[in-house]
Amino acid sequence: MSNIRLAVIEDDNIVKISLETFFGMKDDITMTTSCISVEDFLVEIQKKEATLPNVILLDIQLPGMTGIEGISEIKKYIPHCNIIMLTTFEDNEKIFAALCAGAVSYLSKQSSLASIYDCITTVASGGSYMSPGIARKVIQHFTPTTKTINPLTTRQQEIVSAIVDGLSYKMVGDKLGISLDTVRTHIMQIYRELNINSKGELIKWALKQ
Amino acid sequence: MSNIRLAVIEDDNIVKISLETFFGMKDDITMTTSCISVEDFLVEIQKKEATLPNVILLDIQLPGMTGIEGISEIKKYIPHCNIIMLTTFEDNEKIFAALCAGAVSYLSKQSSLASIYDCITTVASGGSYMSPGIARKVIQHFTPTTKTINPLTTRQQEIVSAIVDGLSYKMVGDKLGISLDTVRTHIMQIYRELNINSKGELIKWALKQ
DNA sequence: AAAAACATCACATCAAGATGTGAATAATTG
DNA sequence: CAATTATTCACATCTTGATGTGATGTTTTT
Repeated sequence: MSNIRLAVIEDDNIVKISLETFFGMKDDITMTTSCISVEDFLVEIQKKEATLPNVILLDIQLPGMTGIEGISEIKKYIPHCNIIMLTTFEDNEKIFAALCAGAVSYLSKQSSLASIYDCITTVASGGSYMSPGIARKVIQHFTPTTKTINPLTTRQQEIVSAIVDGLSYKMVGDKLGISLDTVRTHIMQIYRELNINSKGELIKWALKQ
Repeated sequence: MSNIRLAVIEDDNIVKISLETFFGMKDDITMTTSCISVEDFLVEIQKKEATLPNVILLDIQLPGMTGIEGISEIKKYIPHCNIIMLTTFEDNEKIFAALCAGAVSYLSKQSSLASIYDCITTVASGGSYMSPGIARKVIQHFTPTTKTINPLTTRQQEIVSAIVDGLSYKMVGDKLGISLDTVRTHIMQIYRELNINSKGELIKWALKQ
């Protein structure tokens, strides 16, 4: 069928050629473009004879624009393409930055050509694949292991909650049936414990909980 | 090595026996327990001669407690076990409920025994695997489709950003090279546009963006 | 070109928040 | 039992924030 039109953006020429060659030989894949930078790629796809890819293998570390920055640029021209990140980095920041920018898969460069191929066919048919280690990190993002037990006492929590709801100290006092000064004392105590010194930081802290 | 100790919790007897038999024959897997409900499983593992599993295949639809409820119960006794959800359902709610509860993988029941086996070895070695369709849904959770364009001008955004960073009006003015009064004017304008009237609400608004 | 929107600044006033010092009572913990 | 922690309150001071009124210059849009 060859309904997969693949582009490769990779600065390491050896890797690039290896990918090109391997996937160019697959019956179900048509290689459209192969570039060493996102900038080059953007030029290529704007030529009128260009065939737009529906799957892109994109390296993260690239000369010029990084792969992560590249995602949004590419999406401006090919909004529905499936971008697979191919990288040596497995640090959380990069993974989530890429996924948030719109990548659909994230593969370690250790992956075999066969599993990259699996990934390509998978994303072309609307699925997604991640390397095991990366999948684990993505999943851990959901598990609230961050059981940062709230170090505040019940009373302190009531006060913080009221503050976050937008009440002034005076209103908090009225609501909890205590004096303005007591509210202030509590707030000071809370600031000390959380190492902060303004209502703004308190609200940020509370919203992150 | 047989460092994988596997438990199966599945109410469909045919499926259960098929899993038991298939994985029981693998050299690297020791079957520890096989139950038709979470309740039964919890009784089993509390017998003193019981071997605790480090990987559990857990069905979602079960008599009594559901698999999702079961996750947290099981984790109380075996906190570090790797739970693989095995299910016919691919609806977002169940997927995220399971992942949030602490499942590390989520497989469709359509999966072949071979790929379930891959999954088991993958999670046992600290990775994770999801069926392609499920992986896609998980990933889509990261892409902010909610393009809530923020109605503020560039300057206003700079000011809000500085405020959220915890700067006082004076410090914002210094940072942006404008006077305290100018900052105030901007803030008032922002409050009008966002229909709010305090710094706290502004911070909440900004953090929701 | 006129209107609207954006960005800048000043002066004034009142409300609210931040911070220090000091202290009393009740409950909890070592 | 003694020490600590949680909760309460008061007084004082200074900084910051909220809000109004008024004004000037620059873009951008109509």
